[in-house]
Amino acid sequence: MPKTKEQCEQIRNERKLTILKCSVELFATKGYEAVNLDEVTKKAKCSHGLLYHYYRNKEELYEAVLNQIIYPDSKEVVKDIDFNQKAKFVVHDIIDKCFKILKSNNEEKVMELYLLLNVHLQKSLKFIKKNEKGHTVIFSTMEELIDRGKIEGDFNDSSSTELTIAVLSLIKGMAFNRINIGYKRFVCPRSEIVMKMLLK
Amino acid sequence: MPKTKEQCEQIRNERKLTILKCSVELFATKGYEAVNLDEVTKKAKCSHGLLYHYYRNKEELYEAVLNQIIYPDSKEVVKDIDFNQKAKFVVHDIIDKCFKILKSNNEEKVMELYLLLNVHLQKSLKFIKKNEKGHTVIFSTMEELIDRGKIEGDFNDSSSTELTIAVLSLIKGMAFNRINIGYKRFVCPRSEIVMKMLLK
Amino acid sequence: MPKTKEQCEQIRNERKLTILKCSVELFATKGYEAVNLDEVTKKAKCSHGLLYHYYRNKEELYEAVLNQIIYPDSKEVVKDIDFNQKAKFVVHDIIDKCFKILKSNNEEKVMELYLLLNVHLQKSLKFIKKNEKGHTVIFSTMEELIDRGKIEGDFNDSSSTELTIAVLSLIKGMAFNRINIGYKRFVCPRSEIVMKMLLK
Amino acid sequence: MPKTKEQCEQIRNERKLTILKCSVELFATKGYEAVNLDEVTKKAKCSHGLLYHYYRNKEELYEAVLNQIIYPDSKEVVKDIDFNQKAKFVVHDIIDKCFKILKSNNEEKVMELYLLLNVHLQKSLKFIKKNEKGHTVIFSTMEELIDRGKIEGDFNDSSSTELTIAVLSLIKGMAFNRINIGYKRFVCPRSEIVMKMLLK
DNA sequence: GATGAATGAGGTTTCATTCAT
DNA sequence: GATGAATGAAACCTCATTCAT
Repeated sequence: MPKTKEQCEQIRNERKLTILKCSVELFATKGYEAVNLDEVTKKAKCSHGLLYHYYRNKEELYEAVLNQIIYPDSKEVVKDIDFNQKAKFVVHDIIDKCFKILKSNNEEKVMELYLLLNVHLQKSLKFIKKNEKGHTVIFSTMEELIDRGKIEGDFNDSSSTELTIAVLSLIKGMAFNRINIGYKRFVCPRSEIVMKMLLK
Repeated sequence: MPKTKEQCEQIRNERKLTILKCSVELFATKGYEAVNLDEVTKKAKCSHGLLYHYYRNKEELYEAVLNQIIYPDSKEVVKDIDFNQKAKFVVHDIIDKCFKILKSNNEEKVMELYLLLNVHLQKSLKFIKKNEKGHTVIFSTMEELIDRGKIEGDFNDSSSTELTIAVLSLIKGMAFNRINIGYKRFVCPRSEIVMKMLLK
Repeated sequence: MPKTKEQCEQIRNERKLTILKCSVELFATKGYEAVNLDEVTKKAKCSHGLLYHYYRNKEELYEAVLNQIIYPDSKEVVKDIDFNQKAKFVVHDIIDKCFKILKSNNEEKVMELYLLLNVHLQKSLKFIKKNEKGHTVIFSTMEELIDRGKIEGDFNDSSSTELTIAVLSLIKGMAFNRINIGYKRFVCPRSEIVMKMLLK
Repeated sequence: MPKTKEQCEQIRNERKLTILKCSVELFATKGYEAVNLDEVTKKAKCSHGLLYHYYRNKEELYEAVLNQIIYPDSKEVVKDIDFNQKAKFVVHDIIDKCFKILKSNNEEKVMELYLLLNVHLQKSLKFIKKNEKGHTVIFSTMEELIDRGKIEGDFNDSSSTELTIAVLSLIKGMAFNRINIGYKRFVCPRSEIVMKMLLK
């Protein structure tokens, strides 16, 4: 008697997720090229064959990491935030949320945020170009909020694009530091400092 | 007529420099592991043999890139700046200098700045750890300036480390964007926006 | 109500035959080594497990293809032919039968004829050597007929072996073309042309 | 002092040719897929690296085998033949030349003739389609000769295409036998038998 | 009977590095 | 100083085969 479809489906999904989760940190810290699939299979405790049973090749695995872990997370960053507040509070909350993740010792979340912010930097991978959702979501969200903040009279009148870039670049740079320096030595500015760039 | 010692020396140095310059962009954009020495030799129009004649291996080449191109540049960034002004003007000038490089179409300088800011991120290379001069120079310079700015009564009293991190992270993030987006589409905030984080 | 033994037996045989039929074309066009059992299971819409339930391994599957499809077919080619005619008519009918198959769009039959004629060419498989029945049946049949044709005074007195080889090689070559060129573009000489080699 | 360009060129060409020659027989007897590059490197006494230094991948190696060994040979088959004779003598000479090669114990030449006649059968390789020169050269040469033979009043009036196919298929089939059966057991009909298909 | 997840040996390919000239 | 042929370890990837259910 064969396994039921549900059982198969479940095993399949669990294993695929395990492999995915095990590769996130590696891709984030080492970069696509430097990742060795041997490390992945060892971490995920599976054979090469299984990895290739689920993902056609290294690229497809990376794509899956982005599409199933990183991009979905881009929504999670703003999930708990109340968008009905004034824009300045929303922006503050987003920055704060990011910094909280970076200051936490939840390496997984840190990696995901990092990769989310930097996905588009992997120049050699063609398929990423089409896939800048990660960037887009967070970028356009931020830009719209800054526009709203201006209308609400809280933000200064520098170009919204410039301000968006400034804020996101700063977070991006912080994420770099966090990854590299590690949990213990990481120091993070208060979000109020960042807000100063925006406020009148 | 055989070449004089000086001529030899000169040829030698020119060739070495060519190789070095050709590898900067590759290391910067692709990361250490993803760089293929074949590309380097092709760009530098030299043979594998010659590359290995000058540099013992890939690591040593990268080290040379850092020590001879990147780190020296970290001084160049602050070279033309008048440190006798009030700190707030010095800081402004440094940020401005960085942004000017990023906005220029001098890819070489852009790469160098980028690498300078991110050298320490190549986790897998042991020798980098000991060699955070790049970071140190620019970091400690900035921190000292911010301290001075506070004394001079211009900067707010947030922690200097926090402020330093904020400013440098922002520039770092900008450099990323520049590298990835390219000269034409790159947008850069005015340095005044960044200064707001520091000023009272 | 459980299945009766006969039903089981029937299902079993049907499944086995399906698998066999699905592999014939693959083995014929691609050659033993190039066949991928994944393709077979996909074509036969069965699992890997089932395939291995019926056939111990790839070699055994190939052996079954030969013994159950190809070799039996070697008899079928001469099945409807009236061996009581004069030898020259029998030979003509056999050639004609082969050409008819090749000119038809019955890919299955074409493949079988092709494989029948070329089984022995798969050098790397040890077990085939012992198994040249396919060759033997058709070869010895043809040789005997040509001998008879000589006695009947219709065929010229070239060596029978030579003539047999000539005729069969020609058909073999035709089958190759047919496989490769496909139904539409395939052109086949009339059997009368081939007969000229034999006739006085 | 580096090797001179000529030396390099020579070494290069020799090594490339060695590798090529060593792969011809393997590709011919086993088929593209079944060839293991390990065998090739062992036969050619070189490392994997060198093989890939000269040929980008397995396909390119096979392509080179065809373009540099097999196709050029298609001209060699007809090289020594006097095309100024009557067509029937030319055709006879060509068939004879082929049979001579097949009957010889020059395995290399046999392989080349075999591959020449069957190149287009490797269905899975895309690039072969465009490259049927081998086929074309020999095919169109033969067809033109048969046309001429008709005009000269020697050949019967069956369609030239049909006759060409018949003759070449026969040779093709013979080559198969030769490859498989080996030098000693190989029996070949006299070319006169084949000529009967063509003559009035 | 039947499934497809899982394995791992072995194939193809890459690339830092060496070395004769 | 300079070349590029040559190496081989290690990467990526395939596929026949096994096995728990």
